[in-house]
Amino acid sequence: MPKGIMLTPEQQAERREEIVGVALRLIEETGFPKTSMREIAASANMGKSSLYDFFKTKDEILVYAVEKKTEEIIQKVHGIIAGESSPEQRLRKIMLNHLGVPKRYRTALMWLNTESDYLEEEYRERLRAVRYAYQDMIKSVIENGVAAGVFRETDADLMARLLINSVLSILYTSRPSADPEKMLDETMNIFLHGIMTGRPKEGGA
Amino acid sequence: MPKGIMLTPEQQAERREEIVGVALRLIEETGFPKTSMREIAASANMGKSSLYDFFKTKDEILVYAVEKKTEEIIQKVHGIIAGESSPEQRLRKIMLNHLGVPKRYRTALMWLNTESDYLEEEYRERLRAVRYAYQDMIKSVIENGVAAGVFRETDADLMARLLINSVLSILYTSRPSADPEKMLDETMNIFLHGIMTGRPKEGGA
DNA sequence: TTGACAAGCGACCATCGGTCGCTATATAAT
DNA sequence: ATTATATAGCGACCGATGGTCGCTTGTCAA
Repeated sequence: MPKGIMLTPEQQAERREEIVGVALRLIEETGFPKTSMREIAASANMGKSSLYDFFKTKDEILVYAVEKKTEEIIQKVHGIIAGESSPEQRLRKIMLNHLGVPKRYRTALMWLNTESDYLEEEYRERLRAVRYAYQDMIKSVIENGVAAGVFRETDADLMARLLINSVLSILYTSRPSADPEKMLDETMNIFLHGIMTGRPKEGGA
Repeated sequence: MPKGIMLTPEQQAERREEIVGVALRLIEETGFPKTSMREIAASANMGKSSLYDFFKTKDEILVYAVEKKTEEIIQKVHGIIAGESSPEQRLRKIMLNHLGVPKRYRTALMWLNTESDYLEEEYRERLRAVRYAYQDMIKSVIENGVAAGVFRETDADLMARLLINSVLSILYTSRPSADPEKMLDETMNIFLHGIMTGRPKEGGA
């Protein structure tokens, strides 16, 4: 608030978080394209140009928010992997953790998932980094499971992508068929055991 | 092209298709937000305002394109269901058919998947209609499979959503782990049989 | 030849993301 | 106490955007 004094790094960080919080709320209500920097500024009780002292562009607000949240998720996943040795339970817990991202991130996550290819190089790179870090952790869990004979041979990278995407689609759906935990549980059952009653035939399709 | 004469409905439709084609190409190259109506008009060799004689808004171009394509897909799915009685093969063929949507629709489909909640009511409704028509067909196939004892009891609606979403994510990924048909085949194996080597335990997680 | 009508477009509008330079204030130096 | 310096914050402005409106240009019917 005060003019003339320098903001401490802590104050800077606090203001950034405040802006991100306000922005995520507006974006979930209205959608990213329809949420203007003017609105965000007004809701954060500052002039529009002041926003640009904290974030270089509108896109960066989203990128920053998702980057931070993904880093948080990655940290928790490290804990999960360390504390759980069953590949199945690892996957289930990782996905349950993912499901726990606050609702206000829903639209932001979907937006970046869709638009990341068209962002500026810097943002693409930042998102790519955290996303692949996360995806590769899941991939490793799967590969370990395969090595241990708990999972069959499969495309671990594809599997990881499908899992992440499925959680996202559970979070985002406007027509849930059950509550999120139930849907996730059934989703994991499907991914782990499939929906067929019989044994798979040799050779697949 | 000619001024002063009335366009026949066929000509109108032809012009619309031309605009859609041009728009989809630009949108896949540049992304939807960064593709301007001015660019689309220029690429379609017409003045910007003439675009608005064929489509009410920029959004409507996308909605129209996806609506039409989804209707096409639905028609083909009717044929697949009629010509194939095995629930497993029905699902595999439906998804393979879905995978066949031309690449230029990729970005459009993703965009609408992300943004549909924030579109104008009319567009939301149009998209909802075709999307649920498609989703419900898949749901029925699954439910029939369950009734026939080929599939176990499951949340058919969730399963249908996951399948559709997974195909979309195969189409859209910027880092494919194999060619699309291979990825789809493995995806279907996962959904049908899971990745676990052992039998599922009673009670799940 | 003329009247009616529609295709097509140029000019305009509010709003957008983003920039720039001014103002106001708190500290540091004298 | 006064001045110089540095910076938080903002109002005014920019080019571009999606969308609108009324004019021009051409064709057909009378």
